[in-house]
Amino acid sequence: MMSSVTQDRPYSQTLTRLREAGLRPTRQRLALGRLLFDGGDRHVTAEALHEEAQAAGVSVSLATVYNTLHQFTEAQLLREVVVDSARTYFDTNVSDHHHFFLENSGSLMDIDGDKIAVTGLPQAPEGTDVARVDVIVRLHGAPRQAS
Amino acid sequence: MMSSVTQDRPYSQTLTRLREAGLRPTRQRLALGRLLFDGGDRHVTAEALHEEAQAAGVSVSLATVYNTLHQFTEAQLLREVVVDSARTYFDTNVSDHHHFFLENSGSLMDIDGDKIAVTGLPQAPEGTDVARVDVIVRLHGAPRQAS
DNA sequence: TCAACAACTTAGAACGATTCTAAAATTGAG
DNA sequence: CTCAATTTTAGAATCGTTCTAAGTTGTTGA
Ligand SMILES: [Mn+2]
Ligand SMILES: [Mn+2]
Ligand SMILES: [Zn+2]
Ligand SMILES: [Zn+2]
Repeated sequence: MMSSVTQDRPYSQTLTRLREAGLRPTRQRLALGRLLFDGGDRHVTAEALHEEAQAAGVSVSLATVYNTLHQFTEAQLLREVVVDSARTYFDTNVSDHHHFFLENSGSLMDIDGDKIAVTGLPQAPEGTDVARVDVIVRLHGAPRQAS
Repeated sequence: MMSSVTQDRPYSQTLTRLREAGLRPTRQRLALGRLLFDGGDRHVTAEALHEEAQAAGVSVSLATVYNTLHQFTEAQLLREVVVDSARTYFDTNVSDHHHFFLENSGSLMDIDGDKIAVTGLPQAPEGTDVARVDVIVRLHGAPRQAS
């Protein structure tokens, strides 16, 4: 059955992605790639990914985590999400989409790009191109409802 | 004529705003308030406002610029705009609106809140409130057009 | 008017995220 | 294997921002 290709070889998939991006499949990049891309879409900070790697027994420096996240971003395997001026989030979902941002916990949730429509946008100023439209829905924890 | 009230006394207006916010009208706050609120809407960084104050001959420390920007924000005289993880922008336009962000120059331009509509937003997750919806239109300088 | 106290300002240290440096380790070609 | 190019890394450096603690200023009420 075809599941052996789509599910059973995440390692090989990361290997392939790195090769296609022209990045040498080093131990560090393979490990970080697997943490990032095996399983569903993720939003991580460098610090969080570093801790996760440590916890998984992967020895990798914070500098390498930063280098790798930037290289993956250049290679379009990741994109950056700017929601908080204190930290940079990297997103494994590189398709067109938007975000809920829970300001309390600092967590991000995807909103499908084709669920949302932004209408009435004025024309971009003379001499500029629209590179991207970001919609960020900032959420606060709701007060506990009176039951 | 009534223009004497609405136009000729920006100093007094800032004075009044500070009083209403419960902030002592110190030399520094008055000067920064006038730089910020006299004239149209503005988007400033702490560093930029500090330089502007120096250039205007106002002696004020960077710490005070930061303190003042945060106090004005708490008092709803300003709001923060998150577009760049490297710096914090403060916005004198506190009405509901969105932004063009010119990534090349780091400059912001307002988009009226009632020009834009965001439709199809999924319901906020259980237990959360929508605090704000931000639309950021990221712009790049366009290639020089072939003439 | 002015003492007294709270509020405010400030220099400089501290902080935290990120980037840089330059030396050691690893990778892949041949 | 050998060797050059690439990658990793510890630790220093950077940069925006916040903190600390000491001096200054604004307000108030006798
Ligand atoms: Mn970056
Ligand atoms: Mn802040
Ligand atoms: Zn996302
Ligand atoms: Zn604005």
